Amino acid sequence: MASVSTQPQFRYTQTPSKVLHLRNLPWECTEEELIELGKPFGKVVNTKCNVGANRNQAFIEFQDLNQAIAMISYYASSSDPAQVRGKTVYLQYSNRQEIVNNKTAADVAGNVLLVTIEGEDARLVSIDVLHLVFSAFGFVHKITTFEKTAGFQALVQFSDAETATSAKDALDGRSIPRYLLPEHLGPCTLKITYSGHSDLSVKFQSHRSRDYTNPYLPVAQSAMEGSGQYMVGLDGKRLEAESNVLLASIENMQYAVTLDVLHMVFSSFGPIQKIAMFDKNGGLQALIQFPDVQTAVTAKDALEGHCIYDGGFCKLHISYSRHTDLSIKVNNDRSRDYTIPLTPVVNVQPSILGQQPVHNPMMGPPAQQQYNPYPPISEQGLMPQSQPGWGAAPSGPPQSMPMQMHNNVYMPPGTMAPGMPFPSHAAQQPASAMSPYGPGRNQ
DNA sequence: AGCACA
Repeated sequence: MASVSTQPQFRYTQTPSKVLHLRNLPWECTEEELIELGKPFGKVVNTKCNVGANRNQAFIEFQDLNQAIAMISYYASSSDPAQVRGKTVYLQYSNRQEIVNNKTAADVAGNVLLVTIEGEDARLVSIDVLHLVFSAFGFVHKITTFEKTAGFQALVQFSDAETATSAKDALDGRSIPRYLLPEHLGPCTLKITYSGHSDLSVKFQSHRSRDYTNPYLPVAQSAMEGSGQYMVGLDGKRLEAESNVLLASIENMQYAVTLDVLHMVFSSFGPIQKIAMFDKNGGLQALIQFPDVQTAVTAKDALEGHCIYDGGFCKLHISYSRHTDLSIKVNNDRSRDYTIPLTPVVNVQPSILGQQPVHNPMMGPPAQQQYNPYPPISEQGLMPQSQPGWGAAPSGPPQSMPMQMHNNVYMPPGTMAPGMPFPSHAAQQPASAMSPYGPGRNQ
């Protein structure tokens, strides 16, 4: 007899198994809900949820084969489909005969969570924001962050598994509230499992790790280097994928750095399409979009580590953004789309740019630019005619910048970062802390 | 919406 095994895997032709494969499950689906679903048909002896790349599949195993058959045949002829919380669940016999429960660390409730931050801008999420988000559920002892193939991840340590579980249940699959992120970051979604760790080892307070139980822990050099997200270099970590969009952060910003200043500096290397500035950890950052990658590479190589102003002021740190095209919603003093013809009077006068041949790093070999090679923008050179927006910036008195990020670093547990809208007592109210995350499920 | 493994 001819084999029928070449037929597609229609559920009716599959060989029965007491293990059923479920798909299209909602994110929040729990083992309990799977048991509820199967209970009418028999005894569920084992389950496995959060299976698959999207973790929206599961298996349930019945005690007896005919119980599984009962469930399949019921829903095969039922007019209303199997549902979990109103979401239709698709069932079929599994191609395995039993659930192998490799109870991994991710399945065992513990006090440390493994958090994967997903999204284009995931790695721009600061450890402070993570701290804030998770502090809503209880005292966060320690956080470490790292990059793996899975992306940008963090380990978040709570006192106990119960607290960790409440945070996991509330945050898994949700996005970090936009108001906690710089406005130009895309959505950042949290995927959370348990970690096998019970106590993280944090040797330094740094951009990648914090121990909130020990505010006197030494501070890593890398944490002193400004407000960077560019955890490049000092940590030996390189997350550089070349892009036509540069992320510039400005260290030691004693003078105001305006959109026009940035445009002036970066346009030495080619036409600038868009600039978006935003505050990050009390410092200033900007995304600068060139038409092509090569121009951006040139600008980055020439400008990285150099100061806009003499005396070590406004030192630029530049990395590649993961953006390729910035979305500028409005032209103002923080963001501008130079590709729109009707931009209100931007000082992109070519004549001015053309007047600074000496200042164009492209003109000289970067090789010999070892020591602060980026020509400081002199007051004279930068202030031709009347230029709106420039005002008193370069020549004015150094402003005391609210570089409070470091205070933040040493802040005792439970304290609130200045300007953060999250209530510090939210720890007692996990329910209210959930609201900002909204429905956030199913896409 | 189509089969798991830290």
